[in-house]
Parts: sequence; C-alpha cells; structure tokens
Amino acid sequence: MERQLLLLGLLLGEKMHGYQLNMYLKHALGFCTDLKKSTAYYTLEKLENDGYVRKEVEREGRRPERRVYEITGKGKAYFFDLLRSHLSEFTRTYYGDDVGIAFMDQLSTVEARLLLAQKREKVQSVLREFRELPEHGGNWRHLVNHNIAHLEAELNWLEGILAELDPAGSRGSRIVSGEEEGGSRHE
Amino acid sequence: MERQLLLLGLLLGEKMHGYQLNMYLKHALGFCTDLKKSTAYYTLEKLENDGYVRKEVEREGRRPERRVYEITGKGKAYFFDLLRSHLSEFTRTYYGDDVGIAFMDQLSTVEARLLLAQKREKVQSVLREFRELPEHGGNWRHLVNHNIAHLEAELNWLEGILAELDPAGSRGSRIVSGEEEGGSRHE
DNA sequence: AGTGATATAGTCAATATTGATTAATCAGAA
DNA sequence: TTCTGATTAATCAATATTGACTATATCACT
Repeated sequence: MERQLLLLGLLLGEKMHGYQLNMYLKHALGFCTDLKKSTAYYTLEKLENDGYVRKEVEREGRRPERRVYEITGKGKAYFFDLLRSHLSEFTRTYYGDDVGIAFMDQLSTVEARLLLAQKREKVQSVLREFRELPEHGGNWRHLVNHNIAHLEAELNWLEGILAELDPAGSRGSRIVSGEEEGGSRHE
Repeated sequence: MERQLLLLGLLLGEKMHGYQLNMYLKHALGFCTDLKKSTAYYTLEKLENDGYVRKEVEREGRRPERRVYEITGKGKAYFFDLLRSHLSEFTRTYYGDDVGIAFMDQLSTVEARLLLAQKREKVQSVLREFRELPEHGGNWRHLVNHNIAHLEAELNWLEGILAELDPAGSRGSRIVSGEEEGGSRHE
C-alpha cells in the first residue's frame, strides 16, 4: 500500500514517466523506500487499472516509448485516503535480526560477540551516513531523524548485548549510553 | 533468508510437522516474525529440494497426512552459515511510516496532528503490551528489549513531531523525554 | 568513423507471498 | 444422533516482487 501512496504522492506534484519516477526512487527517496523499478511499473499499471492514474504514451526519436503517468481526480481522493490512514495507523516492524539473536546460543559466547561486533560496525557506519546528510528542511528532516532515532536504538541495544557477552564480565556492568568506545577494533 | 534460518533453527531442536511449526510461528515466535503458514510450507519445500531438510509423511487415522520435517547434516551446516551471516550483517529497515510523513504537508497542521496523535496511541498500546510481557530468560529477553527499544524510539520521534505541530507552539519548545502526557485526549 | 561507457525506458520469466479454501476429526449441545 | 463450531493439516490460485535482460541513444575519446 505504501508503494501506491508514494507513487501517487510523487505524481501529485507533476506528471512523470516511469523512468523519471525511478530516478526519484533511487536517489531522492532511496532511503525511505526499497521500491524497485519493476515493482513501480507493476504498481503503476495497477493504479491505472483502478483509474487512479492515466497514462499517455509518448515517443522521442526511435527510443523505447515513454509512459507518462498523471494522477486523476479519483487518484487524488485515493491518495488522501491512503495518506490519512498511513499517518494514523501503526503497524509494527519485524526485525530480521531477532531471528539471529533467538538462536545466538548455538554459538560460543566468544564467536557471538565477534559477529555482533561486526554488526555493530555496520550499524555505526549507516548511522554516520545519516548524520552526515546535509541539513534538510520540512518533512525531510523528520525522515532523517526517524531513521537516526531507530539506528541509535539499534546501536544501544547491540551495545547492551555486547556488554553482557563481554568476557571481562566482572568489570562492572557498564552503562551503555555515551559514545565512549575507544578500543575493541577488529579488522 | 531469515525464514529459512528460523525454520531450520526450530527443526534443530526437534523434528516437527508443518502444523506444529506453525503453532510456534503464531504463538511463541509471533512477535519476531510475520512468516505465514503458506510461506512456511513453501520454504520447507524449498529447503527439502536443496537437501537441508528431509521429509517423512505420516498419517493418523484418515486425517490429512502429516509431513514430518527433520534437519539434515547439510541443513545444520547451512543453518550455521545463515546464523553467522545474520548475526554479523546489518540491513537497514525501511519504515513505511516515512512515506506518510513525506507527504504530511498535504494536510493541514491540525489534521496532521490529530492523525499522528492516533498513531501515537497505537504505538503506546503496542509498547505497553511488550512491557507487560512476563520476564524472560536468555535470548528471549533480548528480543523483547529490542522491540521495546525501537518502540520507544518511535514514540519519542513521534512526540517530537507532535510537539512541533502543537498549535500552542509558543508554549516553549517542550523537551520530549518523560511520560508526562496528561491532557490531549481525543475520542 | 569506431568503440566502449553510460544513460534512457521498459519487459519478462522466475520466485515469493498471501488469503481463501478444502477436508477430515472431535467435543459438546440440541 | 445429528448438528455446530473448533482444531488439525495442508493446498491452491491469485498477487506481488525481483533480478536479469533487451534495445536505443548519446557522449567521450581515439
């Protein structure tokens, strides 16, 4: 459903052809959706069948034809329906990580620690990317903050587990919160 | 992939038939996966084709047959591969919510605030459920904490947006952190 | 003019996922 | 005893999703 919302939302601004939409998806919106090109075309076709968008076929030279999509009146109404329910509903996320954690005790504490430390590096690097994103105005900023918030939660949680798995467990259950992480490199 | 990990992990404990697996999925593991029954059967068949599990067909009385699945040696090796890569890799989550937020300014501030407040209620109620879960030992506890961590992050982020949208914006940008939320009910 | 790289635009077969359905058994009510 | 609804167990057709592919145009460089 959010694929539909996304596409309709983009078309609300201006009519676009498929490829153009895909550029948006890959670049501008790359970090808030994983909608792929083929799924986009599929979804657009569905939206067309339901009368939410209208398609005109153009052609420049002898290139493959372009399908220019435009949102209809019905489509706008539908967009607002979707938007409202999206803003008011909440569906929880299932974290794939959890499956790994669930079976973690099949490995030695040492190995688990090593693997999770690798995961932590990756979380940190994604977090860094988000933090280095230039300042944004408007809703954009909310999206970035949203992702940062969750990445920080993930990182903290991971630190917590790592602390528990720490072989030097005696060294007083260390509180996880700050950025103090000097040692423990591993390449 | 985590579907495979999950199923193999369950079979590592004991051999089970499809229906039994599904009971685990729905109840015990219901909160860390959204794997559906039909997907489970599909995945099991795939695992069988690849030689990771072995199937025996039983039958009690004249009921529909039971497929009892058992993990093979190859399957165990595969399980450990999957487990290791799952514990060390990190793939970021895309939050469907973001799409709604991205187009939030298509609505009036007042309406957006109302809708998001509804979302907040829902987040809170899920969070409450998780917090009320009985104490768990071992990895189970990590899963619960993981979910709680993300739900709290979600809630905080939402509170942040709501604070910004607050019509009484002048009333000093209020810091979001505690549980103080007395008024603002809306039914 | 030729060549490889990249951008443009969309297609398709294969795979994954789901919701609805079938089909048998059993416990208890009518 | 027969009917109803829950439980057990799996199937299937419909839908969604993806990665790999086709085909043309353009640009940079030799």
